[in-house]
Amino acid sequence: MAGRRTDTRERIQRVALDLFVEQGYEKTSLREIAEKLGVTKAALYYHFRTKEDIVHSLIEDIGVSLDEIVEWARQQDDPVRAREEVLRRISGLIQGRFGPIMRFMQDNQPALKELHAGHVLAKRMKELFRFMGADESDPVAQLRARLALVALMVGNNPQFLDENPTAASADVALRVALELASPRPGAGT
Amino acid sequence: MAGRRTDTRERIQRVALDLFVEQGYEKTSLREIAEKLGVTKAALYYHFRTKEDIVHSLIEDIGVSLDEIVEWARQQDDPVRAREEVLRRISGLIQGRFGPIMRFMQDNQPALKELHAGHVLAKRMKELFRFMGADESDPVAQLRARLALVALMVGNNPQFLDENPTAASADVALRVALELASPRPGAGT
DNA sequence: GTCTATACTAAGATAGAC
DNA sequence: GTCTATCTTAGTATAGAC
Repeated sequence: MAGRRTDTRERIQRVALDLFVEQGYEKTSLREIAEKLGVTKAALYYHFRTKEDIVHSLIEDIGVSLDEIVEWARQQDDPVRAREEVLRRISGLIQGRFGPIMRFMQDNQPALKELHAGHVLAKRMKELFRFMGADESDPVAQLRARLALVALMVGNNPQFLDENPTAASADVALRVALELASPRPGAGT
Repeated sequence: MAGRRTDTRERIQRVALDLFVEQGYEKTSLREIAEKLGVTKAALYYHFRTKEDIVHSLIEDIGVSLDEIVEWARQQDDPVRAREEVLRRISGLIQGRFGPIMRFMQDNQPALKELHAGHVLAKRMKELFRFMGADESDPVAQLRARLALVALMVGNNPQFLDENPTAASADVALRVALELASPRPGAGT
């Protein structure tokens, strides 16, 4: 944000995100991050006030993006098309630079819940889930619509796949998601 | 297992599981568990050798159940029916006494991965996911089949719902799961 | 079977030198 | 901007009395 610059701040963010994704937020100590960077803990504290601050800087941008999507979705009046477009946009975020962060969010909610920034983010996600099912009165259809969003996350998480996520797996996930979100041709209610 | 009996051991398990589900494994300290029980930390150590041991005792039974399901599934030769039955059985576990434990597992994999018992459990789950998609050559159909399993977990997790999980939401989840796992009538490949 | 007291470790964080 | 040194707090775990 300011003027100085030696890219250390960004290196910290990169290394921290790697470790957070790999072994979880709580299991990752500042000592570990510092060692991997070849600096001391104190150096980290020059760039970030707290450990929480590092996370905050990591999820800041995606928070804004999600917010925009939620806002946009609210203003649409064709719910089916809106849902589809939401899925496409979220998929775009995942395939863009936010894939690892999304995985981090998904795997570490207990930790994130305790952090202010994480709490806000969780609320956004909850709004998104609510939006996805909002126009369905049938509970089955509602869960199906919400599951569409989950599909995108599953397609981005090696825990559920045979291999690491790729552009291909993200694409497959989007297909499944759109299918789930679209109205059933011959279904009940 | 032995003879003495003052049910303290079971009370520890109950309180620990409550706190683990509520605030996560890492965030829950032994001091906290002890306080809520009205005993001291040392008392916990009489009943369990370590914190990890408490978790181990909690997930022991469900590990056996999952193992049985995986074994059974392997021996079937009608893949469609086998998948359906797997879903029904998992749903049964969730609706039975394992609901909270399942949620705990789902929310705390980064922590569980580090524990031996959790690591074993994660492998079982991975085998289940692989089994669900094993007979599908089309990647889309494969992800759909795996998502069936996820649907059951989503139906058991308030994070994705409007309210706390109930028998009704579990039933809805099972419907959606079975639908996802059954072959498409008019689909490609 | 449970408690008091305490050891040990590692975490996050700060002060002040360079 | 990074270091050394240190503080504080909290965690898991143990020894030994009751």
